[in-house]
Amino acid sequence: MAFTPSLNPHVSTDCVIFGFSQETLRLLLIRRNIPNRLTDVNDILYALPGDLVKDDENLNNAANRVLAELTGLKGIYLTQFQTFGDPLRIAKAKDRAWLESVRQDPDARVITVAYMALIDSQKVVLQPGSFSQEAVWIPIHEVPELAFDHNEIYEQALAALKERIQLQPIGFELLPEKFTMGELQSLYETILERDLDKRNFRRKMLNSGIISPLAEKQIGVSNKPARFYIFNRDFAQNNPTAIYNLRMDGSFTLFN
Amino acid sequence: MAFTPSLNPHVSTDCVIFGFSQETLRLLLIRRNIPNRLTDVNDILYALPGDLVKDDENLNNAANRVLAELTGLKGIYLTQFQTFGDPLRIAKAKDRAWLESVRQDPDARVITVAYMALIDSQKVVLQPGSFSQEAVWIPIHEVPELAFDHNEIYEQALAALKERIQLQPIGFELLPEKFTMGELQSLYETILERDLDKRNFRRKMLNSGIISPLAEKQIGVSNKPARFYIFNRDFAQNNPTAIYNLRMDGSFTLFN
DNA sequence: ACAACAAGTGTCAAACATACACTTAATAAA
DNA sequence: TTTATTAAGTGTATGTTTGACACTTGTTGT
Repeated sequence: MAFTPSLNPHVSTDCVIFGFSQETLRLLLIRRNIPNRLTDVNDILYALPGDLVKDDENLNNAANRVLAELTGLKGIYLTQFQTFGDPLRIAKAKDRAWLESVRQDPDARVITVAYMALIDSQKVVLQPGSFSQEAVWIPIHEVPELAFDHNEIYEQALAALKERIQLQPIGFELLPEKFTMGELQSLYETILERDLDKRNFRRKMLNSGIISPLAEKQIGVSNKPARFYIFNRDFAQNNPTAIYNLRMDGSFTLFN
Repeated sequence: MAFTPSLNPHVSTDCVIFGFSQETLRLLLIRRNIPNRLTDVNDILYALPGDLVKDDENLNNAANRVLAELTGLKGIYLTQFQTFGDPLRIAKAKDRAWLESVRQDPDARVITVAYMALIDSQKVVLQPGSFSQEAVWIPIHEVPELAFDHNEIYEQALAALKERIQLQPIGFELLPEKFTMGELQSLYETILERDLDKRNFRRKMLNSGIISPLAEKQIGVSNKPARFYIFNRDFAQNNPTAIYNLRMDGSFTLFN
């Protein structure tokens, strides 16, 4: 062969994008219309946002591009968590129908480098992107059947999130700049799927030094207004290899 | 194009294989002779063991194959930890010389799925494999310049090992079936690069339930003979999502 | 016999985790 | 304007874990 073969049809990134709103952890998915030759009515299939990696593009950039095209946001928390490469991962009939409608090489084997993104969903204004029909936030307990092996990828991402939120100060990425202690606790309770003690949670969070109180408080709420806090990003960056310890009911203890 | 392009030249696995002997953490590397047209004397370059993923092979199998070809061992602790895909990762001159001598498509871009293996180095009888000139155990503080981006991959693997050994009961994979408390402590001290208190270490390890004492003791040592212990593999498997907590001087505390 | 060596053992003080209930400040309803 | 509703905010006592610390034991070699 005299030509250099292209990486392009073989490596993709998929982004598992988590958001948190109304006490619910949500996943940002795209809806696809799948041509169905039998019924003439399009099937609908949800999928993780993703794209093939371009020939001159590195993996992180590809994932950031997918995220930016979909949400318009840059500088989002985005971390590679696992690569999926089963030879049969794109072999289901529905998936093939869709691939044939959009890919030059629908039969090429594709491995995918999966990323997990954590995003303040208030910041997102969904952009109808070139490769998506429509993007939607779906509560994680209502995630339907997804394309390819995307259900497995999402489940692995959720497991990784549960583990990491107990070890690293990443929960804040899902909240607005300013948040109340109640919002923060509710986030942890939602992700960990268990109740936490209010007083112990507050004590641990504050002792950890990872958040700072503001003077500002809620206004217009029909109960005692809650104080706002901010994530102490500098503190986290100055302790980059630190491991945190969120145990039963509490917040962070900095390990050595 | 009427043909289906092949994954084969584009995706590889590389294995960062750790072993522990003589109080030293070691890396299993392969030596390559690189043809040097200027001097006629071959250059020597060390590299992580790895290979291209075959068209019908999944990623874990590819990594296990590389490991088995090199060491003759199966069922080894082997875990995917990160994927590296910079477009220029194989572009160094020395690397290209070697690729040209062994690859059909030396110019094809390659991304690599990196695995970390932990191995009882006493079990290994190194097999002169088809793709390696020679395999050698190199103490981690003497790791030379490696091929491609393998230095970076190794450093990431070491960082992952340091982190994981404090959270999961994986240190035992580096020791023989039966080991003494001193050997176990020395392993932790080596990986964490700090001294641990003997009494506290012993207390934590025993309280955790992750190891069990045997009746058997050392023989032929010119000091008080140490008791042997075994890793309680069942216990670990029955608590698969548990997070362990190895802190300053000690061993494991099981989280909820 | 005794020297050398690593194994093996216990306690106390400080830090941390857990469990638990009432008061406060705002709006909404009566 | 009083009262109800709601979520925020606060302290303590008990049990557990951590961390610091030094001497005795059992084996081989001299």
